[in-house]
Amino acid sequence: MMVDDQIVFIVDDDERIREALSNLLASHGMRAVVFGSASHYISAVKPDIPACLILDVELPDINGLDLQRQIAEGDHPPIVFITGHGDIPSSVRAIKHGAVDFLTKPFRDADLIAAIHAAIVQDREKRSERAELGVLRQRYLDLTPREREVLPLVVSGLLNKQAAAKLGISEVMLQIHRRNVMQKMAAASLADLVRIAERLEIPITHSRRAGGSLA
Amino acid sequence: MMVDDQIVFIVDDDERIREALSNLLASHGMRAVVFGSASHYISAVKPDIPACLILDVELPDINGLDLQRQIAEGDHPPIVFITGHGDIPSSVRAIKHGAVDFLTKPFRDADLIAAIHAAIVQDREKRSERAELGVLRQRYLDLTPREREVLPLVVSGLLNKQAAAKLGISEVMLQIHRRNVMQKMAAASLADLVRIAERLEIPITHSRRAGGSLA
DNA sequence: ACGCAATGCATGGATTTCCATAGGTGCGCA
DNA sequence: TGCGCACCTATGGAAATCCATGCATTGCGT
Repeated sequence: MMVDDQIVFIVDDDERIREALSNLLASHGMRAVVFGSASHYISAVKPDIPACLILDVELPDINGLDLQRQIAEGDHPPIVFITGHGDIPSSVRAIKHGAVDFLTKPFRDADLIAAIHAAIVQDREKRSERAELGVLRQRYLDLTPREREVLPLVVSGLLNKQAAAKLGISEVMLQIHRRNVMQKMAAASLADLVRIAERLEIPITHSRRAGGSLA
Repeated sequence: MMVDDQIVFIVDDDERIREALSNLLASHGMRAVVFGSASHYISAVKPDIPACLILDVELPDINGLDLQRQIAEGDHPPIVFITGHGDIPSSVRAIKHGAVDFLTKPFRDADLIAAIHAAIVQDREKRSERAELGVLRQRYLDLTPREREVLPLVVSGLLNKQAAAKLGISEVMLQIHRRNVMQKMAAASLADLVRIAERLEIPITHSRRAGGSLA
């Protein structure tokens, strides 16, 4: 059976390698899409599902490691490098920058398959994490400017009274903002809101007594 | 000037290498301690300050990579591997397991020095993080069994009333426990306590409406 | 011109939290 | 045996939070 909720991208300039890898993956029930160069990969429209990128280091247009750096900014699938003429500095750099593995040809099929599985598992987790964060960020965008001012004060542990004073508004008004924030952020409790704020990396302004002074 | 609040451990079986590295580090104002084998390094009493371990992969008693795995459990300084006969799989494994760098002889002095600096900076941060966590953990140990039951309920966002019901005690008693927890954990506010609990990885039991349902 | 969203204020009551005081039980250790 | 500690309860008042109702101003887009 062909697993359909995940995919493997293969970027290699050698037609025979592409063919061989395609067959290997197919025999393991995995869907693969091949590209002959980095630019083809970049410009292609890729499905938005858990994936893995098998990347040859030596490509005609862009070096595999450079491609890795280029796509490092945005969201991209974990990379498994393969190479015919690898050197240690390259492998070190690749792994340091997050590559899942760095295999030298010839490699054992089992090693590649294992690396791909690890990569896809990793991508699944990363994507689910991203999705959750995305929801939170979207909710944060729904806040009004004032509410965005209230949030950090509240999660800093200030009393409503103190937070209101900081903003120069009445305590009642702050309570309303606070309540709206809780609702829009879908926080079940203050504790919840604090954890959400943590994930959104909202800075704490000036805790009632700075964050666990550790004294 | 010799920097005295940090140190570099060198483990290499070649006397000349040890000598050369010692001199190199000395010329950069860094204190170094050399060992001729892994077991010597392991059994040595090492100062508890920011450090870096320069580790030869090929050692007479234990393989450098195996040593890395052995000490992976506990706290140990970041490792910079050096080797005369390195291979790619070794380098990949080393970096995957957290090594800062993997240099093949001959390497440029500047590369080693750069790696050492990076390693020590990393160790500094790791140590400071560990120290903070250590303080929190110590405080947690000061809690009584009951207080340790109260903490997760409180940071889950339950009302005192609800938490008290869960424990089958009166609301007043729970308030007292809660208060003691706040004091012992040195939390300035509930928000603070939530963040502290996060760092201690205290599980949330059953939020008033499960943790940001993300619906 | 009108509606709507955002911001603001006030009052009042129900609920919850915070804190202090007073007291009781059981357990371990000097 | 006596002391301390953890644990439990009850009462009562002060402070803070939660919530609803009612209303005013500003600014933006239709």
